[in-house]
Amino acid sequence: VLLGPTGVGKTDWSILLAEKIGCPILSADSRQIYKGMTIGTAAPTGEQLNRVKHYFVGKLSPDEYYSASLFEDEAVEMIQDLHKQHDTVIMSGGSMLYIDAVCNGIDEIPTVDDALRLEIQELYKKEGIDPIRNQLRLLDPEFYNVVDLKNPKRIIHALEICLMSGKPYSLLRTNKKKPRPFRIVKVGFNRDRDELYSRINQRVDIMIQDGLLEEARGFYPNRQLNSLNTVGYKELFDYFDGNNTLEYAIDKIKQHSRNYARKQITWFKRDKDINWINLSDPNINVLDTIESLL
RNA sequence: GGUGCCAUAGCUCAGUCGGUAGAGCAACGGACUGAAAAUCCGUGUGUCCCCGGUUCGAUUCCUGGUGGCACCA
Repeated sequence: VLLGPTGVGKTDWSILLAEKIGCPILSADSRQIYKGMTIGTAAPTGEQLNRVKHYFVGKLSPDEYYSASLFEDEAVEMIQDLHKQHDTVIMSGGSMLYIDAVCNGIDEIPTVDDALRLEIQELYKKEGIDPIRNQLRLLDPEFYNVVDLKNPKRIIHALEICLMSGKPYSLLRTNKKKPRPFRIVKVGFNRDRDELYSRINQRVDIMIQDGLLEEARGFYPNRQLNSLNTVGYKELFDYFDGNNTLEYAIDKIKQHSRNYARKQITWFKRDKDINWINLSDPNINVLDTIESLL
């Protein structure tokens, strides 16, 4: 697994590594998985896709439902399949929960049907979080005591699961690590903060040059989709609305990308299995270092 | 050249009837188990422009600078 914050250089290095050891790449990226969001998510280019076989890039329409759990199922199956021909396969990406889902598994929880989801959404819009919180307290006091009571998504989701399954959500949360029939080696890429940030800023400027505006414009009518609640698009949608200038939108894309990178670093920091490589260090031989871990 | 206003956190600014200061944004830190590039939580980081004066004590009041803005020449 090659992981790290956005803009650190995962794509380039994963391709070099894949070419060297002759294996395909599974992308662990909750946004690059959608079709057409190529510039804004810095997805591998056509040229890069031709060099190395990639999976989970541009395979879904932006209006399709997807989740970390679906990724877990599909990716684990795919990895086992690919292992018939390859000793090693690379998973590369920055979506923390997706990587966790494949490496550790996530609990079996029923899929929430649309009607229920809408119903709770309506209740939330009309009456706020309080009635949802209260229902959760009745149905799952145990989870109520540990959940972040200020985080609507968590509370709503827990209630959805309670209603969907007829059981307390906390009963379904085992937090058990699932065994995998393959060995996992995690390599984390990082850079000095200043360098990472200036790479992110530059990359955004390049995205704009490459036509991010046109790409975003094409998605503008579908802006309400979850897949488009994404850095690089949502800021431009605001600009299209006339709420602010293009310059402001670009600054915000840079800023939100930097914030996202920081959040990724925070998440990855607590995973003690990660072998870190600082790409700012000019003396490091990246490919040899990774191969020595395999 | 003259007159007036302003100078406080990275930015925009508030404030202290004299007891060394606080908001928003940014920044930084953290949480995270089926929407995760999502969602949520926490933290003030400061020669209060400079020199001097008054004062037990000055970021605050006063003199003089410096810089910015406005108006008048």
